[in-house]
Amino acid sequence: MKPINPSDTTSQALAGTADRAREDQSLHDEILTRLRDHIVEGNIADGGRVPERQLCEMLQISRTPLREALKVLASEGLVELLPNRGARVRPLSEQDLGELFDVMGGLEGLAGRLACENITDEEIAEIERLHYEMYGFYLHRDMHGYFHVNQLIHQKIVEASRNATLKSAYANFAGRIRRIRYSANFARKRERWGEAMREHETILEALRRRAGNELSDILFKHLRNKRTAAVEHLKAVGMAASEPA
Amino acid sequence: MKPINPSDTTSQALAGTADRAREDQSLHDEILTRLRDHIVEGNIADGGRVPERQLCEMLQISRTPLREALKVLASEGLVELLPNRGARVRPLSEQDLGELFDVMGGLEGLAGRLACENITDEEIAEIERLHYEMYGFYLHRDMHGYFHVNQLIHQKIVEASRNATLKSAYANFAGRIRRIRYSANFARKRERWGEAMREHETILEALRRRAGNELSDILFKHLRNKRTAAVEHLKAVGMAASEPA
DNA sequence: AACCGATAAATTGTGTGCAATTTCGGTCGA
DNA sequence: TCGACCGAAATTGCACACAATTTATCGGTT
Repeated sequence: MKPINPSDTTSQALAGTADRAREDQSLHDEILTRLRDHIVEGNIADGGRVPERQLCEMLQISRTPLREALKVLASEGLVELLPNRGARVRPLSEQDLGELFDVMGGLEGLAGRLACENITDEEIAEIERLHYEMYGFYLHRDMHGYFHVNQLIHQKIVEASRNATLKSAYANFAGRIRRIRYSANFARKRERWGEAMREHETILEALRRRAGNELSDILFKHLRNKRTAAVEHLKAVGMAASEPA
Repeated sequence: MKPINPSDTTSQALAGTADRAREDQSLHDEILTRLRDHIVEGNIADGGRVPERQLCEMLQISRTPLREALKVLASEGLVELLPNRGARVRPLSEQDLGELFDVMGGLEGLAGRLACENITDEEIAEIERLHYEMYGFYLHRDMHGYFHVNQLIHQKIVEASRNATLKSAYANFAGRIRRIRYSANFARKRERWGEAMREHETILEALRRRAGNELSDILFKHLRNKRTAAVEHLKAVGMAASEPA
């Protein structure tokens, strides 16, 4: 009836499931993606109760497929499923956020290491292009553009790793963090901006030399710095609704 | 009716869900764990069709909770869900296996790096103890004991990282690989045995010095070597039922 | 004899209903 | 006035039922 174009649901945020698996299946992945986006975009408030009924009429479906989707989101770590008490948006504590960033650092480091083994000259050239574009945004103090291209670069590195499993895991964790990104509008991050820009130069340099070990270290430390900035920001700004009790 | 002791289900193999989340919920995590083990232990054969009905009577439950569990296992990457055609055990291609090992390498490297920041002297002493125990098994050519202690050591490093998120992800991927381990009875791996033992000595040495960067590299390369061994083994022994078509 | 189409059986996807547990409101007692 | 206990409403967990799609079987045709 509603065979929803499979390529439409080919967004970046997928679970642990591999790319191959979801090419064909898409009938209810639709609602999974919608629910995930709905939560990631912060429409439900940390720790907020999520009555099934309400979501059912919002998504125009029955409870059965919704519950299946909730179970999956729980396994992805986005929501908590309390027995007989329904689903809550999993509140990200300060510690959770720190852990998440470290894992992202490990995955990006791995991506960089593998990329050095597999990346083509063309891909490096493309990343260089993006790098300079990002530098332009930096000079013009265009934060929005900067962050966009920034994500693109990291994405390119992950793709250059030629590892679909890694790509999946990366997308999963990135999604969890993105939820914070939405509420926390990276405010006075400006002081770290120059530092980040310099780090990106060393990243590009190591990538050019295809120095896997170095790049791995650099990327991890890069995200470690992002982590401190983000955690401090969260501590300062929004600890709102961090504890459900 | 059957309130199944919660602490019983506290096995190591959990999804992306955090530890905290599953302490209380356990009524149907039971069936999730059972299904996962059933598949991981290789009782269903690669790419084999998994009729819901059959599993229902096997687990003594209705289709609804079973399907929920299947969705979760799909998101973990253990099974494939084909639209209107049910669930199949996801066949691990040679490439999948290689990717999986590399991701494990990245995660272990990360674990080692973080462990160097957080590990206590007591924990190092414990790992040293295990190391020598393992060495004993090596000398006695006791492969079973060796592998057991080996896994224990890697587990300890992961725990020393003090990162529950990492621990979850690690458990997830380890589970996927374990499925192969069961069918592929690491046969003529003996030639690599000595090499692996030497690598473990450098691991311990780097851990003692708390040299994060080094340990990270060593652990990745350690798993890279494991990877080549495993892939070659798979290529030689069992490509049975690797392609569903 | 092999291939193709049509019907029948089986299997999956989804909606609904009922039992069980939780949560809320109110009343009683101190 | 505050706390606890009890009952009702709401919500969740599971089983079942029906619609839709796929798979298998059978008959016909080239």
